[in-house]
Amino acid sequence: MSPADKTAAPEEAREQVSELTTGRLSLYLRCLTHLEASNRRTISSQELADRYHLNSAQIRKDLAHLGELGIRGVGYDIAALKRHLVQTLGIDRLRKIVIAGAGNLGMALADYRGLNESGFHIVALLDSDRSKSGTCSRSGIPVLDAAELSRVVREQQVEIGIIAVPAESAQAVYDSMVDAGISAVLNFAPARLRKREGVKLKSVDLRVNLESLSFHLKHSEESRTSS
Amino acid sequence: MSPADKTAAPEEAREQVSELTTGRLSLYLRCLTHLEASNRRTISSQELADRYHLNSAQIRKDLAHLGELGIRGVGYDIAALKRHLVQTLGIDRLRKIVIAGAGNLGMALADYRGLNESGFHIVALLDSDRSKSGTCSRSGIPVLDAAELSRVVREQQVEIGIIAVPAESAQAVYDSMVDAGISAVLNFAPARLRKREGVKLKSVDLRVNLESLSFHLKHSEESRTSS
DNA sequence: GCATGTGAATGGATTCACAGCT
DNA sequence: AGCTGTGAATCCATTCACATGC
Repeated sequence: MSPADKTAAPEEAREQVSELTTGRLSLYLRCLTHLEASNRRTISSQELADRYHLNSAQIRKDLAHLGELGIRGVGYDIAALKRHLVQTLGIDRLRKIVIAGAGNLGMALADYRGLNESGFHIVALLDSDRSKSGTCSRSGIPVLDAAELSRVVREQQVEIGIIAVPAESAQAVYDSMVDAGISAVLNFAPARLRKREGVKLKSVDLRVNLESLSFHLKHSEESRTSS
Repeated sequence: MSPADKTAAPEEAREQVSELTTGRLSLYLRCLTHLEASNRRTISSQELADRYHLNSAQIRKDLAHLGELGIRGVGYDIAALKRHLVQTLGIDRLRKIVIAGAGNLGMALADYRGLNESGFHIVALLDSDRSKSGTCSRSGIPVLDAAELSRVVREQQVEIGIIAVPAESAQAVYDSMVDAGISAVLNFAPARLRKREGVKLKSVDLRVNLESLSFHLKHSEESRTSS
């Protein structure tokens, strides 16, 4: 076990948690936030599952990663559980973000409330098009020259980079983000990036998503035809 | 192979293909399109894997779903494979799209080249804010009143809906899309939607993605601390 | 009695490794 | 020889089902 632990140490949840699990934890957090509005104090895994079309055993297993938070015969304390989720997900302090690419998508992301809410703060947009430097997004996020990246990251301690540039420049942007000291990247460019050690990379690919839908359309089409 | 070939029945690949697999098929298609630029005729699963950091066995397994397309000792014919992928993914004909929500995100998506490229066509944006009706996105996609949804879907045979409205209205928009006859939906709202029979639903949740990154940051932080 | 936490069972997806074709 | 297509092996995720504690 961990070097200096006593008790059942809430802090040292050092085991492996998969991507899929963290996604669900994030989801539970949102559900609890809804639930908090109604003035419930506790909720059972069963009720959570029913309300949000999930599986109660999976909820319990996921939540077990955070420690023994439930009370047998009762359920989970909503406020306490929320606190633990916030802490486990690491949004108990502000994480700063820069967005590379001040095109349509970059601008839309910069102004998207929900990215600029609790836990995250978008510090700047960066663009290699000099004519954009000095402008602002609608909500007031400044657009800087791409060359400013490493300065901004250093001075403001930015941890997360979002890539919203065309596919051709995505790899170069990714590399310069990593060099600047960013350690987690969310990529919207339709490109397969070469990852670098110790830097988390997640990609969201619109085209791939649409093509999956198309596949489904084609195939339900065909089953209808043959009936 | 000839353009109109029969032999091993390309059409009736009726087996189950998972979401994960279709995602990869879409990816292979993109890789092949790159590759086609250099004037290669064939490629082996091994080389594809090396170039794009994939696993060659998985590539072969995925491609086997499309029929026996490879040539032992040689590899796959790039152009032929591409044709098959296009067909399997169902983008061998145009699929029409509407976007609900003409805010920042909806507008950005409407103008995103790559969604408006081969295989897809965005027909309109819809918004319940009457003052937006009659305007256009930068690239010329018209904004219509939300009430027009079912007319547009019917008249233009729209198959795909994209949800880019706030979480509160996402379920209502989803339902009205389904009622209007749309059979595949890509949801960007941070809401857990109640699915309806026979309608494919994919969700892209920015917040969940960011929180996953945050989780990773928190945890690499801690491992560095304890060293 | 009720609901958690968890070992065991199941179900998928990925990877290995090789027989078989060119 | 080289590379595909695929059963077998492995790995990972989900679900079941129940002993355990409130």
